[in-house]
Amino acid sequence: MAEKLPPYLSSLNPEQLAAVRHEGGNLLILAGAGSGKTRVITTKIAYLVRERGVDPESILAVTFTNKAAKEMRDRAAAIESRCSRAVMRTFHSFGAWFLRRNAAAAGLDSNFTIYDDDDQTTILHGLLPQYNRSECSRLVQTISRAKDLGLDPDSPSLGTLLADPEARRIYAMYQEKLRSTGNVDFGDLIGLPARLLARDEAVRRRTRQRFRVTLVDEYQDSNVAQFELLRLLAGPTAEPAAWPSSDGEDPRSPRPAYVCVVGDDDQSIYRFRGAEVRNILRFPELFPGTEIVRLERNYRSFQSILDVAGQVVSRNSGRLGKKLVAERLGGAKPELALLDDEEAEAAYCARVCKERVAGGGRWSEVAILYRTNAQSRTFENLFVREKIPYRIVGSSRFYDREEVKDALAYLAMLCNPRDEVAFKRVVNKPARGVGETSVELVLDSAASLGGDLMAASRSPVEGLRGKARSGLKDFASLLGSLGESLGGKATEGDSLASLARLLVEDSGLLEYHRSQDEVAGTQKAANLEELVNAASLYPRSREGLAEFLETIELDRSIAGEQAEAADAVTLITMHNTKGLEFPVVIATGLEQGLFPREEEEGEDLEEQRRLFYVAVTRAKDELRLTSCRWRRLHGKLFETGPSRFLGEIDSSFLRRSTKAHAVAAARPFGSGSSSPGIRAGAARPDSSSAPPRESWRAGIAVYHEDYGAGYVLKVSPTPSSGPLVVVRFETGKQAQFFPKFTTKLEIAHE
DNA sequence: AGTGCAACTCTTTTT
DNA sequence: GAGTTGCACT
Repeated sequence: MAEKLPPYLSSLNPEQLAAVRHEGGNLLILAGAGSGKTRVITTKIAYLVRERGVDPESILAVTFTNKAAKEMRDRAAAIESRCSRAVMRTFHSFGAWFLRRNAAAAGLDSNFTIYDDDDQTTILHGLLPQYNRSECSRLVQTISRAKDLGLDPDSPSLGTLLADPEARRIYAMYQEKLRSTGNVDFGDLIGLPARLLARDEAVRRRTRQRFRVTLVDEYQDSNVAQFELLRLLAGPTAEPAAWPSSDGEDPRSPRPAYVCVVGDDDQSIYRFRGAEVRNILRFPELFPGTEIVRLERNYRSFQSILDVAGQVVSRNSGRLGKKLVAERLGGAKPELALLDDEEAEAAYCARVCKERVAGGGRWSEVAILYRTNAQSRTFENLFVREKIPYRIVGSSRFYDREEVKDALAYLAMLCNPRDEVAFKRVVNKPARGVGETSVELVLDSAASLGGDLMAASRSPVEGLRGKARSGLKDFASLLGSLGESLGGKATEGDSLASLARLLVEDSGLLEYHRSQDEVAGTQKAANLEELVNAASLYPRSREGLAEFLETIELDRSIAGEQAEAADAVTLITMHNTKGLEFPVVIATGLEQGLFPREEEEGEDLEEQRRLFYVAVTRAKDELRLTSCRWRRLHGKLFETGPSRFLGEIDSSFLRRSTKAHAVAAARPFGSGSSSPGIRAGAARPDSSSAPPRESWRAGIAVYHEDYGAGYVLKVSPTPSSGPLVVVRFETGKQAQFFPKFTTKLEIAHE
């Protein structure tokens, strides 16, 4: 007997519906690629609010990316508008939110600064001047991994991670520095809330009373520290939390929250950042009463594509086990193209793109996936020449640029006068004669003022004379006037951009970079303008400034970048494709030594198989794999063998590209042991694998280094100089060349 | 203090 | 091959 369901539920399949309506104990949703995971989680939130009368404010939903959090918010609110009152954030953004609301209990000011890797390195470098910056950067990495594992400097098990007892001392020093200045790093955004919850009964009770339902998306990418935080948020569980609570569990505290985690153990690809697959593998054991719902129906890809993905990932041990079944049966066999080198690979991809468009498709339907960012260049070079529109997806690093960080440091000082990293960064930028020695004096002076560096800069610092003294005064008055502008009455339509503009102009940063740009050919001034522009989205107020800074600290994607409207081919790393889908996917560089890397084995190799699985399952209609015989790495040419992953796929599941080079296609491949890895220094044979001789004839497309793209109008033979080629360029220019004597003119491939 | 050149190091990187 | 870092020079 079919029950009457509202439309937003009736379109779900039975497993999805079960996951949405499940209640009682905890729930683990094992959601295969393309199984409608986001739909289930957002529908579940809406269902709880609408059908089960759950107060949206008592729902906490955490994700790993800002983009995912935004999508979750939008989609849940689209079903049920009240959902927008639920707390839907990334893990880190939730941590920051929680700490600012419980700042006093956590021993922080509510306006604390969140330091990124670069800032962390600066802190450590300040503490350990005998180490150079890159050594400090390595140490910071290790400290961050320790934090991912939820380990304090005094945790007994820290020794396994930090063999050197000195490292433990450094970690402790670093941590002490953060605490004494009242600021945090990314790891603290997870660790400090967990410790606070473990230690403070009142905070714990309040928090647990508020959040009755906790959902975690992409749970397979959580680390140990995040797992501990989740456990402390949810309430009593199988094992005691890692940190001793002062008073044990209060029997009067509310019953544990309902915890629902969603993930796919086969898509765990961030181990190198501390993600712990075992969190998902052991979830049922650690959250007692857990039920598991498997979403194994794939709505995205043809079965032929899933077969390839499944064959590789099924070689992994330690999986929860899940068989993905395509709703879309059939589909063409994925194509494997064995090519000579990167140029041939790029040309192959260009051809696929053009054929798609020629067949009525759009550029944006094709995605080219690679293992490392460096691989994008060959594609870019060719696509520019061939006029194939493309976009590169990845972090823009805009907010990592020196000039942008400088401007932001001024703003950070306004928001938090105890931000030592920001102070050191800009107190003498542009140069004001405040050198290292003077900075130390100011820091000492600030120590007696509760760490207030603004106050210390204003008051006369003992021992400072002459230029250092007047320079510091200038710095203080600049910040003072900026602060006044911030505190002053904002007029209608006035945004934070006016403050940012005042800053870049009055500090002299803009002028300095304008002149530098002319000499160095950089565009730093433009970047500062861009920053001013980004600030225009926020109101000119203390709150607006704080929000602007936190958004940048937690979300490095550039505002407005989400414009995906343009019709362009996507160039993207395999890691970055998680959660995305494309009609056509070309997974490139399937070579032993590159993907996987030569030395990878065990857990690392399994993670690479999962990455392959992620990459391949992005494809909806068409999947292509490429493998090159020659690969340039770090500027050197290597002869490679096909990826062992190709050998793990039954050859009947793939079709060889007929257009791939005959010699390359003839080379054998099989299981990893027999296939050669990258061999350095092998000489390139000239006859067998060199591209065929190019021929000049009228009508073909050409590219000239100086004049750009064009086509050949006419070719006339000459007795001794080879052909004379007359070219018409797109600029309208017409010129003739002897290809024999110039390298600037070449045939545009395909 | 600011610039210039040689040496080094390279995966992935949601936060 | 390219970007960054560190040291040395002025």
